[in-house]
Amino acid sequence: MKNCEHEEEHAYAAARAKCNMPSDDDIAALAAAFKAISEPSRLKILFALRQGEMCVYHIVDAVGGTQSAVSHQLRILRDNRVIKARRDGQNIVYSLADAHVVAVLELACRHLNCKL
Amino acid sequence: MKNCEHEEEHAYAAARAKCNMPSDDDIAALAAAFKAISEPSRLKILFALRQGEMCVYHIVDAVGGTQSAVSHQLRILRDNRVIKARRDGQNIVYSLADAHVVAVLELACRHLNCKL
DNA sequence: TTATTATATGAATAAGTGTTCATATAATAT
DNA sequence: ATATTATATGAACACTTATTCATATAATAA
Repeated sequence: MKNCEHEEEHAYAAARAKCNMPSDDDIAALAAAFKAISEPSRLKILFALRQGEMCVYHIVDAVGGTQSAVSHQLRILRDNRVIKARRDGQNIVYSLADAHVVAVLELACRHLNCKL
Repeated sequence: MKNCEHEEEHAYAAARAKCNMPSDDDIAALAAAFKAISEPSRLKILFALRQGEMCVYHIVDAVGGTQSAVSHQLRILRDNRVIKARRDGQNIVYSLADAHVVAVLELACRHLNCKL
């Protein structure tokens, strides 16, 4: 490694990177959060909930698939605080956890030129 | 499904969700993009490149691991247009693809209360 | 040309993940 | 209490994915 034209700047960037690298715990948390929203069936759930809160029956209606599969995905999203739940009688009503979720989805859509 | 207190609104939300659901292709592209940034080793690479462009040697230095493993991860990030590459002599210099990448990382950090 | 340096990649293995099926829990109705 | 409705969950299987090892390519130097 002596021939790169920008060797010196790269070495400084690497040094800064080592100083400013988030902790392993933060990296793991970020990875888990992104993993939670990186599966098609879970993304569909999020886009569905973007239209407003819904109970499981309607989520299944909106995104397709079996009740069991949707329920498993809801748990993953909930465990990662991407969505939240409240009980209403026999139903569990789900909604997006906070505005960050929508913001990230919209940013990614813009990045990829997806229509919303 | 007749007992939920908000049955009617949920049904409307589900109906809107079906109309406004992104195409399967867009969902797949979004899922792939999030999957690309949902692994600890790849996230470390992104946080490293946040400090500026770097060639592989310095990325390996900044994030640890073997050259081969880093190279495989770089390909995944590149295939998903999260990072871009240019050749400089014998070196390949990598950098973040665009501002969206940093924006998404920062949003997620705020969501999870990670320090940057 | 041959050697060296920088980076990429195919194959293999090990670990992780999504769905299905069957069943469990929890609330309500009879 | 029993039945019904809504949702959740454990286990199993198929599929995917990250890393390692060995090797390939690409640029440059001698």
